[in-house]
Parts: sequence; structure tokens; C-alpha cells
Amino acid sequence: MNRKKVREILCSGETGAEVLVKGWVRTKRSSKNVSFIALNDGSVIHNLQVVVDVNDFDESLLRDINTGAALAVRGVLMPSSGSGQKVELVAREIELLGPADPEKFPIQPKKHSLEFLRENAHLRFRTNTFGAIFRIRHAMAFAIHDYFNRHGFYYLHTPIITASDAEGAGQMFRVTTLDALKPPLTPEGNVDFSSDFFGRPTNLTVSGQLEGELGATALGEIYTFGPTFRAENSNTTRHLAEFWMIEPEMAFYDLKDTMDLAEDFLKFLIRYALDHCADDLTFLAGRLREEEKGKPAEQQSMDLIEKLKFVAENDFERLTYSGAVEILKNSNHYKKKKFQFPVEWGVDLQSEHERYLVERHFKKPVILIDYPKEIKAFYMKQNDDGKTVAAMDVLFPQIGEIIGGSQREENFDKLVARMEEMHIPVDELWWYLDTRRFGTVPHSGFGLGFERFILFITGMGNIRDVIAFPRTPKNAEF
RNA sequence: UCCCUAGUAGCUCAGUCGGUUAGAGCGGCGGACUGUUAAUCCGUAGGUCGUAGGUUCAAGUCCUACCUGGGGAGCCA
Repeated sequence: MNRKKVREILCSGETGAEVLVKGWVRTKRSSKNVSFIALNDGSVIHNLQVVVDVNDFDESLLRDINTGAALAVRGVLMPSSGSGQKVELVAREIELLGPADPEKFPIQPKKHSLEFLRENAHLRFRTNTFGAIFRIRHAMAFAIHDYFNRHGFYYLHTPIITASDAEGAGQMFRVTTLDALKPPLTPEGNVDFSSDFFGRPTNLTVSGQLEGELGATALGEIYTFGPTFRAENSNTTRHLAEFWMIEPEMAFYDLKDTMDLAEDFLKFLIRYALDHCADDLTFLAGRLREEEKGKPAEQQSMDLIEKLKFVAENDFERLTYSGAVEILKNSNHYKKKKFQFPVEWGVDLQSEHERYLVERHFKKPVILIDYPKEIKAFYMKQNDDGKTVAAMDVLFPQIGEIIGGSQREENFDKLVARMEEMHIPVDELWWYLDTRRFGTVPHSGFGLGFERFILFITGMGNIRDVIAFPRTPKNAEF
């Protein structure tokens, strides 16, 4: 018999047919003659109610049907006489595919703390919350490819292992096959990387951007979507050592084109989630409401779905770094000395400043551009004022910087001069500079932190809860 | 890495000023129950109080160090 997914059954709502369903038990409720099993197969957040006449089944079988057990149930779909659901499955045959010892299975039909579930990350998919998160995560990954494909971008697979450590994006993970205890040494006593696998030191990538630019200056528009690694000792709700990043890179785009793309892209993704993940979003919105019940009214955030609609329907605020500094300096917050860190032109904005702009001043996403060149990367286009670069950060409420991007410096001489100023090894990046030597063009790109975006969409507060198996300092379990 | 904070039953937590035998709800188990919705009701088992030292007649409670979790900061996506 054809197996049906719970999603299919609940969507169609048809009754009368005999079907086969397979899934995991969420709860079982029993009385003298009848048992109700809430069965979930991951296809939707909702469970299928299986009705069991206890007189028709072996007592020991029924005893083994506990939370967590896997079942195959054959039965007839009937209109439900209970109020919680329209359709239910009246069981004729039940096969216990895999029991779950109720004394040992950690996931109970009750509210668990996110910390506890994090320690049981291998089983947390079996909860409503994480089922919803990972279905949404999938939908967003799919929508990203969909968006770029529709807009003529090519998906470029940039390398995970890189020999360049010159990107200036922080600490990297070394990739080596050398014996960590007894590495071969040079006559001077240093580690001899010439006998390593690649004949030179190599690391895990911190960004696919530089290679992305090589693709964009031939294919026109490309994007990367892959894992990214930072060996920073960051312990926050917004950082991972291994995360996924989307990096589009576009030939012939200036900064304005890039802002337009970033805004349209984010809004498309949000609308996609609203259109395709309604059940899961509704659940997460309710979860969030529940979580915030205890908080004072002014600390409560907007309803999740309202927030998503608001961002999808309103223009992002665009202003320069200099303009932002002005606003901050003129704010009452500043005058009352409520900022912990100083606000001064030339100094990078702190989290508190970004949050003030986004959450209190504009109350919507903000795109900041034209940052002082001293606080930005070497490859960013130098503006005519000689002081700023054509950089762009998209700031979201709660999350902060969700996108960082820029127009790239396409002028060979200016780029090399800046690299030398910043002590970036020019000869190691000969291949990157070749794009400026041969047929150089204005071009731009940005990076979107996938997990940070999923945080925003799901309303979750900790980045470790939107990736299946988080990698953070001192944590590589599973 | 820095600052703050927490660690007591499978889970979530209470445990007063240091004082006798360590408490609850949920979950588990046993039973009851005419269709339940995280069912309900009755009963029951379950603890090296994070680890190691120290103070004290006496430590879950106070002190020190370490480990682990959480929050914030920095760095950034």
C-alpha cells in the first residue's frame, strides 16, 4: 500500500480511504477502551491523530508505544469526533518499527529549555520548535537559489580550502596532514610546510569573495552559498566557528545597484517564508509570544509575523556613516550620556549605536554606507573624498549586521597602494590583481550570514539554535 | 578573551540566618477512567546538591580554584 505523508493527509482532508502512515510518536493518551497516538513524520508541524481500539491490539504492543517510538500504521481516515483535528486515522494494523525506552528517551511531551535541547541536538529535530526551524531553514536555502537563478546569477562553488591567509577576516583554521606532535622542521627549526599535503600552509576559507570576484568578472553575476570558517574565540548568540554564507558578486554594479539588490533579495526571502512556511511561522510566533509573556511591555518585540510583513513591505532606511554619527550625536540618548562607548567620526560604530539607530531611531532596517576607509577592508572602492569607501552594511533589529558588502576597488594602482598601506601581501594575491590588470570593470558584492538571517525569520535568539550542529569554541559534539 | 550569572531527581525549579531524615510540578512506573488533545484522578520509585580543596561543632547554603552552561562586550556574517 502507498505510504502517505501526514502533510498530504491533513492538507486534503479527505476521509474514507485506507492509508499507510509512518512516523514517530509524540504523545499517547489512553483510557479504558481507546488510545490516541499523536504521530508526526516531519512533513508538517501538525500531528496525525491515530485512534486505537485497545481491544483489537496486543497489550504488549500498546505498552511499547511511547513518546519517541517509530510506528507504521495502516488504517482508515475518518472525520474526527474530537475538536482538535478534522481527520484522524482509525488503526487496523500497527507495526512497531523502533521502540524508545521511556525511561531513557530524553524528549518528553513538555516544554524543554533550549539549553537542554542544545545538549541533545541529535534528538531536538523531534520537537515542534526545531522541526519548524529546520523546515524554514530548508525553504530559505531553496528560495536563495530560486532568487538568484531567476535573476541570471550563476552558483559558483568557491574552494573550502585556501592557501591565502591574506583576506583579513580574522583567525583561520589550519588544514594540514602533518604530524601535530612531530612536524618536519626546516634547518632553522620552523615547521616545514613544503612537505605538507599542498606544499604550503593552507586554511579553511573565511570568505569566497576573492574567488567570487574572479567569476563575476567573466560570468557577470555569480553567488556562492557554502560553509565558512572563523577560528575566532567568539562566545555570543550571533557567532559560529562554522557557518553558511551567501556571497553574490556582480560585474557592472555600483553601490546603489548593490543596495537595491540586497533589499530586494531580503524582501523576496521574507515573502517566500510568509507564503510557504505559514504553519511553522505561526507556531514560532506563538512560542515567542509565550516566551515574552513575563517581560515588561516595552521590552516585548513585535509579533513575529507582523515583524516579517513590516520589513517586507517598507523601504529600508539608507544613510551614510557620517549621517549616522550626526544622528547619534544629536540624540537625547547621547546627550544623557547613555552610550557606553564614544561616538566619533572615524571610530567604528558599536553594537549599542547600531541598535539605537535601527531599534529606536528609525525602527526599521537600515543600510549604512560610505564608512571611513580606516575601519574597512582593503578591497573596498575608495570614494573621491579620500576619506571614505563605498561600503554598505545592512543592519537588522536584534541581529545587527546581517549583510556586509561594498563596491570593489577596480583601479589597479589604487588597490595596490591600499594593500601596501595595510600590509596585505601583494604578490600572494597576484591572481586577484589580474582581474584589475585585464579588463577591469566596476563591480560589487556582499555577504549575507545565513544563520543570522534564519534568526531573524524564526525569531530565535541564539544562533546555535538555527544550525543543526553548532560549532563554537569548546563545542564540536555530534 | 573580558565582565556578570547559574550548576540540587530524567526535565523545570524551590530550598529562609549555616542546624535534624532534601522539596514541588512535569516526566517514568502501577492503577482508575465512556473520545483524548502536553488528557484527568489516585498511588509509587527516583538525589555523590558540577568537581576538588578550605572555614566550621555542623555546609546544598560561606570562601578559593577549576569545569560546564547561559547572558552581555569585543571581533564579525
